[in-house]
Amino acid sequence: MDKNVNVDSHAWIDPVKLKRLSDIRRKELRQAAFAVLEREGIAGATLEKVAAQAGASKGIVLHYFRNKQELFEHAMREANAVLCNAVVARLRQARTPMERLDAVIEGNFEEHLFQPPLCHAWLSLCAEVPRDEKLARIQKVIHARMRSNLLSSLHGLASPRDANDIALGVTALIDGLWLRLGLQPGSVSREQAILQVKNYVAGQLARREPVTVGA
Amino acid sequence: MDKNVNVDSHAWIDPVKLKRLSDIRRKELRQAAFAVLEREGIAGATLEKVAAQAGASKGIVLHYFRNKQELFEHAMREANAVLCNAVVARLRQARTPMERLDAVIEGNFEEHLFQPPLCHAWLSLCAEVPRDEKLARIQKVIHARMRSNLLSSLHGLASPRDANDIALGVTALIDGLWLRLGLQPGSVSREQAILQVKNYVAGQLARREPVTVGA
DNA sequence: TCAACAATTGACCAATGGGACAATAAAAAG
DNA sequence: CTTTTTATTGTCCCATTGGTCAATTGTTGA
Repeated sequence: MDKNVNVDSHAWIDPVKLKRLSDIRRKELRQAAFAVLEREGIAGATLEKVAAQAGASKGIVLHYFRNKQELFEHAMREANAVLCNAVVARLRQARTPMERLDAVIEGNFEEHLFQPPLCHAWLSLCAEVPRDEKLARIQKVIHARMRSNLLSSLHGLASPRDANDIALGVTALIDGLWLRLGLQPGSVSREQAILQVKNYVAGQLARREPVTVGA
Repeated sequence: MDKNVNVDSHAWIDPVKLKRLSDIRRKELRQAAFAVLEREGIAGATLEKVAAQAGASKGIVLHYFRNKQELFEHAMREANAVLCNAVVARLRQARTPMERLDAVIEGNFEEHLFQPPLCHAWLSLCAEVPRDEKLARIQKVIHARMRSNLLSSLHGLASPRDANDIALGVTALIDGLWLRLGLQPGSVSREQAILQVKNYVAGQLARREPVTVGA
């Protein structure tokens, strides 16, 4: 457990919350699992590889997680938390509804997150959602929060009916742009992606509000 | 090979092109592979299951396909062909650029195709793209054609620069809506999806063309 | 210092995987 | 009716996998 330990740039360890050694190990293993997922995909992700990635033995993995499924479920939660934090951080600095909207959008394409490997792992996890109840629930929660964030901003900018539609469009568009990144790395830049979504929002807001007050 | 033969609704067999028995077998196996993918995902898709699905023995699968990889690469081609045909069929009946645009959009959400199982299989395949050169190429071709179809329609409706942007947006939005369907079946209806994309296009076209001629 | 406990390992196991192959059945060709 | 391909099966092999477990090695607190 020396040189093989994977330390993502966003893998800072809060010395306060991680009192227990076991918690540290668990976090290490979750991250190792995710790293393996990035490289090998769900089909190639084996307990042994995860152990190796964490610089430990296979036994230890099953000591901290009941089984493979549970391990990867926690890996998904971990990854989601990171993504979510990026959005929340930006959200805290936003004042107007429009700023909050941009916060969500830009947070979803954070420089160090909007990267092919992360996307590949994410894709693999998503591909298993239909066969893993827990993964499905996590996914559902993630989407619900995203949606909620969007709606709270949009309610100040459009009718509830329109806000709903636009929120769906934004989430779909974001997911679609991530997918593009995963399928053809380099085909979408962070800036392009952000612009796309912002343009979409602008287009929809203009289209749906039939001249509210006029300039 | 009697009752277990899977015959998708879209699995019509052209008696002209499929002279050779081997071609029939290959097509059966490709479709069986895809069916297994729908149920089990890439991680659970095994040669034995594919064989069972086709009502044959494992040996026969490897008789027609060099190895597992090749089998699933052909499965992806097959699925793509189906999707593509749906679009092409509609495209043939379209006259104006706008009609062509709608053809692409509606073709991508064809009733009997826009279904969770198909999406799940598709997702599993996409998740493997980063580790399979061939899959990546197929994926690239698919996207290129889609893009080309969109651009040929859009060139009559927007500047080349804008057309590019809009084409990217449309593909991403379509993919994103499919993803939603896969992650939360029932959360997006075919009609909703189509409306979303059409609204997007309308919003963008209105936004980008600063009053070309005026009504 | 020593007992209690947590962490960690490595050996082990049964099941399953992909793939090779020889043997057999079925067709086609002559 | 042979001969020659082609289709198909079942068996065998070996590597791998998820998971269990007993044994070992720290750690810690009394």
